[in-house]
Amino acid sequence: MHFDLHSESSTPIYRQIVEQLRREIGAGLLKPGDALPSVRQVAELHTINPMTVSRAYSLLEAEGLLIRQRGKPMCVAAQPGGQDSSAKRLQLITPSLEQVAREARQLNLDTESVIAELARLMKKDRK
Amino acid sequence: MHFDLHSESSTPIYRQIVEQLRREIGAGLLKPGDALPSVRQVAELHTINPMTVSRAYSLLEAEGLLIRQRGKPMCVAAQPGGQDSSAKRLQLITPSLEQVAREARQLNLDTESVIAELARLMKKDRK
DNA sequence: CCAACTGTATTATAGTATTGATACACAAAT
DNA sequence: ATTTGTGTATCAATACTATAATACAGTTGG
Repeated sequence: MHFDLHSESSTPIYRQIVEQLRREIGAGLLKPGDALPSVRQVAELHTINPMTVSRAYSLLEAEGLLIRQRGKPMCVAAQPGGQDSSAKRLQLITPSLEQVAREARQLNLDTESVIAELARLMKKDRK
Repeated sequence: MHFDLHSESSTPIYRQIVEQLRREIGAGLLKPGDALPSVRQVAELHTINPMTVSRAYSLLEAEGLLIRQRGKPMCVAAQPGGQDSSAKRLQLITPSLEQVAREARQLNLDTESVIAELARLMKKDRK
């Protein structure tokens, strides 16, 4: 279990965890019943404080995406409507796409270049 | 004068202003000598504090992108190398594109859908 | 039972970030 | 000289983020 964390980012660590898990659960990459890594494991791996991880987990538990079982690891809750549809997942990425569109306009960049660059980055990512 | 501000965003207002101006100046949409709207105008329009705008302006002045003239409005500084090249502007949007690529992977979205949606948003934006 | 493992509540601390209210210095125009 | 327009220095008030050190309640496996 990875967690793509960047401590130099302006978005706080706990929120990076929250958002990442929200996406992976919504997409079905994490399935109901899957156990999450323990807060201490994550904390040690990324040299952050266990409570920071716990905070992220708690928020997701309040959201209904995770289930807390005393003494046992957190696990993914059964999703009410099953996996999100492709359309719904596309909605989740829309804010970031709108951000890109805004920046492109402000940078006076044409659609083609931006799309070409995005395709390049996504292809590189698949490896 | 526009300023696309979102007070509900997690990125602070002053940074939204800074980044937006950086892009528009780099792209040449704002040319050397162009005057900026006064801090009070911007503040009133968006119902924020004038100091928030001033902070953004000051940062850009320290960066050399703006010039301060006492009693007169801030204006865009002459850019050392003229407008940024298209390649350079593409670099400026890369972090946001990488963010999109990350999210797409975590959402298990295929490249085509993401690109199609981005194209749609950018087309809508041009109006 | 015991040891090792889960998550969490608590309290404290530190640092940083963000925004705001107020008063001030300066320029330009009348 | 006065008014109106710049930007901003200063100080204050929060809010946020992360860390630390404990202690506790529960499960699991030997």
